[in-house]
Amino acid sequence: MQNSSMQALTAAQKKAVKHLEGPLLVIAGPGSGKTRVITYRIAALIDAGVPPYNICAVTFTNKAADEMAQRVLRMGTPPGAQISTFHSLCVRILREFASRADTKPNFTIYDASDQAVTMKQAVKLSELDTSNFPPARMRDAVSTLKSRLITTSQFEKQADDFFSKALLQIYKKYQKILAENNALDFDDLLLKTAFLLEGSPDVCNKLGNRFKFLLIDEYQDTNHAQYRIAKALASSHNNICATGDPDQSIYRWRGADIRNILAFEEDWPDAKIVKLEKNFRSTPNILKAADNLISENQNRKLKKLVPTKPSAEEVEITCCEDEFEEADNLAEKIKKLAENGTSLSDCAVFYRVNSASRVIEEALIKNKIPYQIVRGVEFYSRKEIRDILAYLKILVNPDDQTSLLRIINTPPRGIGKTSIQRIRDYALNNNITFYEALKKPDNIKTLSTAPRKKIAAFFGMIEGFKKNLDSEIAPLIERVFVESSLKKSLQDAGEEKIDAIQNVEELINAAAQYDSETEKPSLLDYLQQISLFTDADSYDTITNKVALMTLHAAKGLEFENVFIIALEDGLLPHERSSNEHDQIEEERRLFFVGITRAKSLLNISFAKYRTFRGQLLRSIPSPFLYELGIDFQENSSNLQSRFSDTSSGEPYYESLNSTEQQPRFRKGALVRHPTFGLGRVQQFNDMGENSTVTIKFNTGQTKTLMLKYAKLTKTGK
DNA sequence: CATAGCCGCCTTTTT
DNA sequence: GGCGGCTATG
Repeated sequence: MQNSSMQALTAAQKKAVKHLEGPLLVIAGPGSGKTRVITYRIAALIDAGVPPYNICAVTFTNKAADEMAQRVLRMGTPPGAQISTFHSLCVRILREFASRADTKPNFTIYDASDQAVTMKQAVKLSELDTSNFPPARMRDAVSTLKSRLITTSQFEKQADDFFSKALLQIYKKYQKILAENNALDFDDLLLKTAFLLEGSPDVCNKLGNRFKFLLIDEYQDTNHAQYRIAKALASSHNNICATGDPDQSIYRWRGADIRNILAFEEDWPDAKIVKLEKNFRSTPNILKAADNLISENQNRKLKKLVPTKPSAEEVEITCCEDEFEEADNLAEKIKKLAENGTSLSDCAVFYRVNSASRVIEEALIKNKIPYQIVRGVEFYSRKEIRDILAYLKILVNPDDQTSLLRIINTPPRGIGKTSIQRIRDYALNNNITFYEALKKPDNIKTLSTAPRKKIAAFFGMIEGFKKNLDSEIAPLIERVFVESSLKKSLQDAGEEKIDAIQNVEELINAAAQYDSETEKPSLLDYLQQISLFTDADSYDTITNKVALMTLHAAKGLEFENVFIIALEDGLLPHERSSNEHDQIEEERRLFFVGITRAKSLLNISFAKYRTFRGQLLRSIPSPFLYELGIDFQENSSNLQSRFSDTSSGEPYYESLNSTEQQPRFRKGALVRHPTFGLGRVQQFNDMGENSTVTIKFNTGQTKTLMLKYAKLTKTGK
């Protein structure tokens, strides 16, 4: 690397870049250039004579990996370094060492929705009720176990209560189904890799020798499985460099273990620690607000945020009547920015829940402001996309029954439920797979002639697709789309399915891109890559559009102008995270992450009323707003419009009581009902004299009552 | 076997 | 307010 390019770095950054060998931990606040340090380190290593293929950098998202790879190239370094997420790295390792990892290389990767389908089967097979054991919750429970590398046999030892025992059965069945389908879920990718590395010293050595330098970004959000993989990979050479910021840990709910970063020095006793505290991103006002907020977290190590930018505009907190006014306000402000020459790609809107985007979208459309939503897996979870992908998946992995069952009668081709059950029974009795049973439908005596013919035709079609799986993907998808009649069925459905057709066309375009970028395109590789892909990865930073995303998706990004909306109690912090102190702290970190994305302009807004599940509800400003050290008005200009309301000055909820005859009840308030007794308010629906209140009574029952008839009295204070 | 319509369920964040 | 699943009907 040229010295001139090193001059772009601060002294602390240089220190981190230059320390090439041995364990290194970079603790760095937001906007301090930690990703930059990793990028420069890769270049510096190559500069020092390390072959690129000896370098393995792990990022948090595919998008981050892409950007890092490009930056390294732009620094004039030769390509060849492994730069990817943990999951992609694991796919690569598992495919190479499949036999040693007790898998086949052509495994299908199951995403959250496939997992839910599989889990449902597992619950049923365990002869348990899906209402007592909701598949989604069971999926999360199993996922948590797996991310901690707790196998069924290990869990067996600690499962002593009723629920755990049931969970164990479900877990076992779930794994069995996955194995039968030759499928791995996200957690398996990590778990299998971790056990492969720990259980096969020769494989571990081989990989340790290949990846002589391991660099991990966003280390605070690694889970236990990832931690064990990292440890195994670096065990032979100790060349591990991790960067992270405990204050930006926002994935605890997904198994991220903050202890990984806190205990780095114990794991690697001779670790060198570098702290980066200078912030090159945000103005002092923004940093002050961020610092005030995060200081409220008790469970944290003190860290400074030292501004380097000159002072500029104040952080603004806007109070709105409802979500529509909030959206209009926002659109108006962005419009003004654009008129003053700001590029729309410099503007971003963050929210806690995806559903908050809709109203914003509508306002932006109304004001003709182009935008893009950076959403999790929206695109790949569309029905038509999943259908096409299911066709493709069974081409490389015929054991994937989940995909096969999805499309055997999609579009309808006369192979109904009864026929499918008969095929299943036949396969089971003859100890063959479902797909094998389709080969000779005439052998399935329980089937009548019509379905037999249809099955034969279906089987022939699938086999026909199987020619040339190691060539370009785009033409294959096109062929599948047409020959499966999916295209025709969408066309016949008319107007409302036009989007669906366009989505498939978009998929074909993306596949063409893959074809042109990949040296040796293969369907297997394409599918395994795409399974780890999210919409956020295709987020385009160049186009002149406002970016809309969740606070989680905002991690790692930065924008000149940031709008954070819906700062209301129950939304941020989210009500599902309001029970434990730890959860509240994570919500606070989430807000912190959002704030620190802003370079110069930060606008935070909340609404006094918000429609929630179809009902207009009164909302309370987020407690976090009071922690920023910024004065704000709880009134908006046209406050009196729809509801007679607050006189300012008093705390919010109390002022509600004073103006109307009807008493109002805050969520969580303790009340007494003449017949049901004591209970706690779960929800208060403010509809004037028709207000209703939902109360969970101590008897266990939950009731929604009309306020004017229910003779409620407040207890306590 | 396919479809329409109804009911009840859930609804945080995502690699 | 949206979706999956179930049921009744053609």
